[in-house]
Amino acid sequence: MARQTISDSALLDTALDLFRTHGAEGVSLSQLSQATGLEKASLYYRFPGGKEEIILATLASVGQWFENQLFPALRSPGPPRKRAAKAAEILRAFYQDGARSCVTDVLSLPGGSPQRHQALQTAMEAWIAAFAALARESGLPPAAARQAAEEAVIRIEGSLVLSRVLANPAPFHRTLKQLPDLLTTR
Amino acid sequence: MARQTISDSALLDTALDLFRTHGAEGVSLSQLSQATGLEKASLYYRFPGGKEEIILATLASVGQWFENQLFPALRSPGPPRKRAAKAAEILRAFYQDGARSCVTDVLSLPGGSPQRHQALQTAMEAWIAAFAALARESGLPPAAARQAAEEAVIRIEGSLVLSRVLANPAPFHRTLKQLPDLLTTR
DNA sequence: GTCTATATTAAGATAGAC
DNA sequence: GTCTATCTTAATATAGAC
Repeated sequence: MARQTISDSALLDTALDLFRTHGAEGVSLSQLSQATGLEKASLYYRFPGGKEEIILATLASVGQWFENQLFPALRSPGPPRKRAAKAAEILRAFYQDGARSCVTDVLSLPGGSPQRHQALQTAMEAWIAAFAALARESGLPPAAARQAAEEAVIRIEGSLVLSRVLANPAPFHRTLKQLPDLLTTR
Repeated sequence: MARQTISDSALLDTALDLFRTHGAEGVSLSQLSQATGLEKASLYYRFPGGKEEIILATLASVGQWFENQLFPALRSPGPPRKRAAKAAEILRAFYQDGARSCVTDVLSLPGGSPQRHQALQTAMEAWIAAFAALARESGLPPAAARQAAEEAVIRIEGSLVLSRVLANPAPFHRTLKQLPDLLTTR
């Protein structure tokens, strides 16, 4: 095959799509090779730890995306309800109107590696903390803000499952619409 | 190895545990063989379609469990709030206080077979319908009852994800405690 | 109805050329 | 830094004895 190359960022985006569709164990290095255009040996050169290292890099990349795209919208100036609505818009795009699964859900099975769990837990805590910060700004006391943030994540994750299983984006869309009410005092 | 046998029911319970822990693609026939005590050839004798047939049989078995354990509790005589609380208790046991994943979540990845999706969608619809029937009985109009039922499933699924990722049963327990309020008019 | 044994294919992983 | 080629192991699947 002709020489190929691909940026880390594009490679991990491709990997993310595969993992969200088939799960961690459902994706082989051959699939990753075909989807990225890189031979398996090249993947090992860039990720000596093989598939597990690609999974961890994919998780780190998603974590960065949240840090760079979602969290700034939550922290931006402006009324908290507007910011929550903006966050909902960003999440709608990231999950493609509920058609894509949450990688945190998909990669968090109990059988996964401890490192995977650690990365997912850290990412989830950051997400909840960002939601909770907004809720506190809007006037909720810390404990209530934390609980509202958890509740919001619960509903987003659950609605993604329901929309996927029912093949119907409505539950996910409805949940996103509730987000400002969930995260702010009216 | 000495001759072994195992009932279909016990075999599928074992398979369920494996699938919930590792996902569909994360479980091999060798693992199923070891966990059930049956050689691979025997598994093929009982499930000629191989792993995919075992997955579908496992889903059917879970569906039966819901029909036989959860739905009767929702339909039993007595006040709707009591029935919702009883259902919460049954779900708490089924998901082992949030330590076990939902098989509907785990097996519903987009990469799965159409038959798998069909079975999961049917099971999910039955679950929502059973919740919605209780909500209607408690006085909610049909559309609101259906939405409350979907909302309840969303929160159960989402809280299972959160409890798994955070390694903390609190979100799942809190969600189950909300179930009577979610499914009935106060 | 379960077993042993084996065939076939695909997976993860590495060596060495360019 | 990517390639071709190959190794080793494990997966799915089947044949045939008991």
